[in-house]
Amino acid sequence: MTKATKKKLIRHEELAKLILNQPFLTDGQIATRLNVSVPTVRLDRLELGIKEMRERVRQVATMTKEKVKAISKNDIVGELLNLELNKTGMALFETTKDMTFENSSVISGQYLYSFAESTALSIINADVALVGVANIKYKIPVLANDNLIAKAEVKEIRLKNFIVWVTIYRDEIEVFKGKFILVASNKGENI
Amino acid sequence: MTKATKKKLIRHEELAKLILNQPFLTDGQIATRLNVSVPTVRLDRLELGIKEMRERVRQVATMTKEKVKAISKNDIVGELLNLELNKTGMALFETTKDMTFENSSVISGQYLYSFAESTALSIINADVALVGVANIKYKIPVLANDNLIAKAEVKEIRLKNFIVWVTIYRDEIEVFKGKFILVASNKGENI
DNA sequence: ATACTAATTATGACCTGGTTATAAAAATAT
DNA sequence: ATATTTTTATAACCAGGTCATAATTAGTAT
Repeated sequence: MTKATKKKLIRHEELAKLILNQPFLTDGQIATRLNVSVPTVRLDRLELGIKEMRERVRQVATMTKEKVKAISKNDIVGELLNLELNKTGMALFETTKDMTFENSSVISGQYLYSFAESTALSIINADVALVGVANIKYKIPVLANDNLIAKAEVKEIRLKNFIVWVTIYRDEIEVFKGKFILVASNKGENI
Repeated sequence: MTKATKKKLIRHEELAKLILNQPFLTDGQIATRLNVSVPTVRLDRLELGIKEMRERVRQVATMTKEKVKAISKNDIVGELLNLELNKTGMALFETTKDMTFENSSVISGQYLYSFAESTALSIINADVALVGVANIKYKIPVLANDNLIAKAEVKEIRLKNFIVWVTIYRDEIEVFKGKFILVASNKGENI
């Protein structure tokens, strides 16, 4: 590989990183930061398939708009597998860096709890209200980008009363276990 | 008020609503939707202080970017009041419609849990890990726009072990109660 | 040193989605 | 019928691009 080509490749990397961190820079701003001319930046963008600034702004605007909805809905049951209504169910969930404590890669407990709770609720078809939880154990810290599987099992049904156990696994290893007490409820009815 | 002015005011309202729902429309698109010329749309925007489309896209992009961070950080301890380290603490939190179950105004349990958990963690200064939770009771359904107060109290300290009780109130009424078991942990150390 | 090649820079025509200013046309009020 | 708004039209200009076509510079091989 020639020296010039190497220089170009390095610049391409810098360009990609720069735009990843600051997506809203114009070609002019990029040019001064990389100490090259504007046409060079355009050529580089073309070669790397990077869209113009206005398009990038647009993308961020529409993407994060959806993301806000998704996150605030806390749609934590990724995929429901193998559902046997009122008996058992399984769900998948992948952790992300957003869910970690600051300065650490350990996932905050609330995400595991939320995953377990929503899995527990989803195997009961009826309108149910959550009235109690007991015996939650966080056995092993979960990290970002872990793939989790929740297994929920209905242990008891008594009239309007459901006892559901949920266990969360990472690679066959138990990382969380909790018991949820649900009560069938007509909409709006107080418990 | 003249007839023309009334027509204009109505159009202004329509314009404002249109842009609120679809912020990325160009003046041309707006013009056809409102059945007026492009210059009229520009004048209207000027009078209403509405920025051009590209600026609006930019705003949404930067705003929601921050919002995603805020939400995903799950900054659920709104305000910490009255903190006595390792003894007691109080926190405020207001529920929003985003947190309700579908087709209902009842807040999903995970938000109460998260509020309680983060309050429990914040009154312990040290690096702590959550290892267990017990006896959670959801006593009364919480609705959107309720103002909640969490009171956390350390009940026991044993070497590296903390037992924290958290009660959440809405208007002096208990709506949630839970016991958290925390363990002091050096960063990254397994439990 | 010379010629060759790849990379960089320059240049100009054109595009979208605007701003700003000015004037003409249409509608409305008196 | 005249005066006043409101709406349109028009033209000059701007940012931040695309696209195509050179000219220049740098690096390499001989």
